[in-house]
Amino acid sequence: MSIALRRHMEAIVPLTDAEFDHILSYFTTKKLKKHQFLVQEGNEVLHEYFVVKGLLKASYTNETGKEHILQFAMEDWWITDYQAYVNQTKATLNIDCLEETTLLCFSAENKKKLCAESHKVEHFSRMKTTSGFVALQQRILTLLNNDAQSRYELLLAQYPLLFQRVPKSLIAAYLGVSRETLSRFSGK
Amino acid sequence: MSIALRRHMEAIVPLTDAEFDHILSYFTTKKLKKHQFLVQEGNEVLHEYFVVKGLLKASYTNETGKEHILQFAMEDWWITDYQAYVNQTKATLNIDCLEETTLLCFSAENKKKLCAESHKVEHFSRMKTTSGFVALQQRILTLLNNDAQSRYELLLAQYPLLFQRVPKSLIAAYLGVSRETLSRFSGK
DNA sequence: CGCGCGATTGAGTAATTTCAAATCTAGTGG
DNA sequence: CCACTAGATTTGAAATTACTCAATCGCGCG
Repeated sequence: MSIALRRHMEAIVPLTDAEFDHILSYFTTKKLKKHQFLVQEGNEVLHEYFVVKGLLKASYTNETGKEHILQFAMEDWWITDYQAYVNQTKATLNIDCLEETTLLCFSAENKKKLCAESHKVEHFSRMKTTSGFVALQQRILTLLNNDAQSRYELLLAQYPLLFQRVPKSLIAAYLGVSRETLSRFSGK
Repeated sequence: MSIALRRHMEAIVPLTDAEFDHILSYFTTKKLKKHQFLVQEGNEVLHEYFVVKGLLKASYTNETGKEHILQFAMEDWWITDYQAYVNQTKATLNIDCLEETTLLCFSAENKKKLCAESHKVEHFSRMKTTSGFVALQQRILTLLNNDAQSRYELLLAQYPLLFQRVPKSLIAAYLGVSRETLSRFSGK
């Protein structure tokens, strides 16, 4: 079950069995059903989560009730309200399950300890964050440079699997388009 | 001159004189005049840059010639084409100076070495990247949630100093708005 | 004085949203 | 197996927002 995490980490840093067991001891497991919330607006965010199985979304809902999706997370992805997790502030995002989900939970405190005691883990974390950073820059450029339709097509090309697991209305909320508009060009 | 870098790093990790001197030995200095390019589309991106003095912009120009600004960087900020720098691919961005600029240059190779040999530097790097990551998520939410005018007002509130150093047309290119549209509500 | 860049203004156009209604679909209970 | 319901998707039409193109304005500098 935690073999997924090991594979995920070993793609960046090699680990001995003992090292991995030690790392794993800093994680706890959590299972959630579809529609359950992992993080709710206004609450503290103590953990970062690694998705072993399932699918979630992190979203912001504004005063007018409109929901914008900041990220999806499926197997081998990490998710949390990073703003709140990093700065130890209250969540502004909601994170909930689109499917039954199994997670490995990494508390900010444990992450800090483990990164301090293990250069390998710190390195792994830096690498992961760096690729996340690059991906976010890419997404910003896509938002700035492309109209709704080409954003849709780019996402479809990049994550075809996502479209089989997520309703189109949520894809729209991720792309920053109304579901009606998205519907109009998903047909072509 | 490099005292700026030291202050910048010591805000996250304490350093002895010897440690800092060692770190600094991995950097080189570069000075550029206004309008000079630091990175050009199609070239290799060997360095990441710390801004000692000055102001730059990193932007993407699409086929139709429209320019979108991914980031500005002024004193104490880092800048490069991260996508290209991290993945060792050709630049898709252009980075040029809006003012006469002094930089400290950190090659990918040196960064790798230094992070490997110094847990402190690796930690510093992770922290910096993490806060950058959070800031980018925030920007994405702003792009998704706010119309042009409120993006303008938010930026003005967050970086008032930027507006004194950067022409409005570039602010527009950063916000993803035409300069005409921005002009229409900058008056109120 | 006049050039040149940046900013503004106006008018028409294109893209997207909103609101409303009609369809379609998957899962549930009888 | 079928009818029914809730959620998801599609479609239409009007309203909005922002864009483009073009012209004008303002100002600092040689």
